[in-house]
Amino acid sequence: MAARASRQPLSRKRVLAAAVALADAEGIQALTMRRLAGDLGVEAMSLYHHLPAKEALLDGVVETVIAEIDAVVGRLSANGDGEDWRTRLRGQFLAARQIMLRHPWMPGLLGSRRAIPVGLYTYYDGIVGTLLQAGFSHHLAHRALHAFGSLPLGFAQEVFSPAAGASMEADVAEADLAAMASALPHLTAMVATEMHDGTDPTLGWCDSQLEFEFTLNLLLDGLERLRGRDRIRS
Amino acid sequence: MAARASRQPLSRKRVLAAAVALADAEGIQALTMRRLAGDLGVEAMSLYHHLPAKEALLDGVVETVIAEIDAVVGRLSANGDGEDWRTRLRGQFLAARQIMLRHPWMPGLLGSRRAIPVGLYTYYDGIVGTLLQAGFSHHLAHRALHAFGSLPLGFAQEVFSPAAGASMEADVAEADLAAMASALPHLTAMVATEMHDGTDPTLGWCDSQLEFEFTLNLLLDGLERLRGRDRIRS
DNA sequence: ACCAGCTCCCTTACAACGTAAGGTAACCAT
DNA sequence: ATGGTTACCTTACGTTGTAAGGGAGCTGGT
Repeated sequence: MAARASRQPLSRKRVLAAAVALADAEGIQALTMRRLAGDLGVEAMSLYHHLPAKEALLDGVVETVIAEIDAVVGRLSANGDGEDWRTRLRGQFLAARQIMLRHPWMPGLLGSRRAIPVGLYTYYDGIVGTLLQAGFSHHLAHRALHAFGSLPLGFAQEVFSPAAGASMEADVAEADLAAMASALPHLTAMVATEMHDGTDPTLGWCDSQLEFEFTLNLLLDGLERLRGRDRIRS
Repeated sequence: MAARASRQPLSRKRVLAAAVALADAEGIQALTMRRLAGDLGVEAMSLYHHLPAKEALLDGVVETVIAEIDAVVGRLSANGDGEDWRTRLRGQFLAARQIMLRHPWMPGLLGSRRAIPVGLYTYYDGIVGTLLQAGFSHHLAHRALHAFGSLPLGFAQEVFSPAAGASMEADVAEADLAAMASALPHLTAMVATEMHDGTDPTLGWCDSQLEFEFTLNLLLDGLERLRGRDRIRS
């Protein structure tokens, strides 16, 4: 899958880049030491001269993608100084989302990590900076960070996974649609009325750009209202 | 760990209950076929007479916990008929949260499932019902579901995992706090001002009850405002 | 009473995984 | 030249999920 360019002598960076490429191409479950080594034209054990263990590999993969986000967001922050805080953050979150869409395994992988790469801390530091500059108290900024959850990384925790929607529709087409309609009256009515136009093979079930932006705006607007109160009180 | 009551003849239900108990006691990574069989006083391969594969085991574990939530939420819904929609949903989400706190591996496991148990659909159907009854349009109800994300299950997607906070503080206590303060000025200032009182070994970093409820109220209030507009327009 | 068949559980074995241990060949400073 | 370091390889082990098939005990038809 990845180029077998075994000329230059392998390095942590090259290994991580190949790992990201492999995960993108064939899914995170295809990312095994032997397979990755194969893609690099090398034996599995050779990887251990650049990474101490597979956990470190995965940490490095996360770190690589976060660095990608940091680069884009940093470029974004350079311009747009006088923007409204909401515009600024929305721009950053949506930019991050574009990157995450290319690495659909990231949410799951990130959730399984024990340690967070520094790059992510610097990203969040920038967010807090934006909030403080807009007049948020430390307290409200902290609350806002929690409320954002994973939105800064451009994905929403959806309990209905992408596959679930597809499989459900397939099952329904085949089996008793009537039974489901009676067991789940409101849901089926809603889906019937709403029925998404196309396939949205994104980060989560129905996680179209529109849904994401709606949620994001809902939160940003809610925080904006609280910011008003916050400034008055202080 | 679990009682070795190998008298009654094993069943899907008994296997799933033991699996949940094992995951609770020793973490999801301890849930292997051999280990689970051992806890049940049986050999690994015997489990395959009740479950076709490990994936099915995990599906069943998720299903079991969801059923637990459905039971509690159902009991909750029986009373409280005249409540405000926000009060009603908040009560349900917080009840679900109490259960999820006893199964901290659930968020990750749920995220890795390909199919969603029916119990979860019925839970969400009830939520939609509450929203519709409060005057939400199908469209806004749909949007609300997405905005809720995993809040109905009582957890928020936190990118800073529980371990991250702890390890960071440990590292900091040992190493260069000054360097971090200069690299992450806003974050360190915020943490210094906010510094959580105790340890909150919950579903996510700093995911105390307070943070969760704040986020929840922020969303509910935002939706309430949109509901007003929604009803006027229609 | 018998015995075929089914259910439930066991034993054995295999492939894939992460990785420990140690080998070898190239290179580099002395 | 030589001794050490580096980068990669070979072999092997323990753990995982699970395929294949064996055997004991219950059950129902005759």
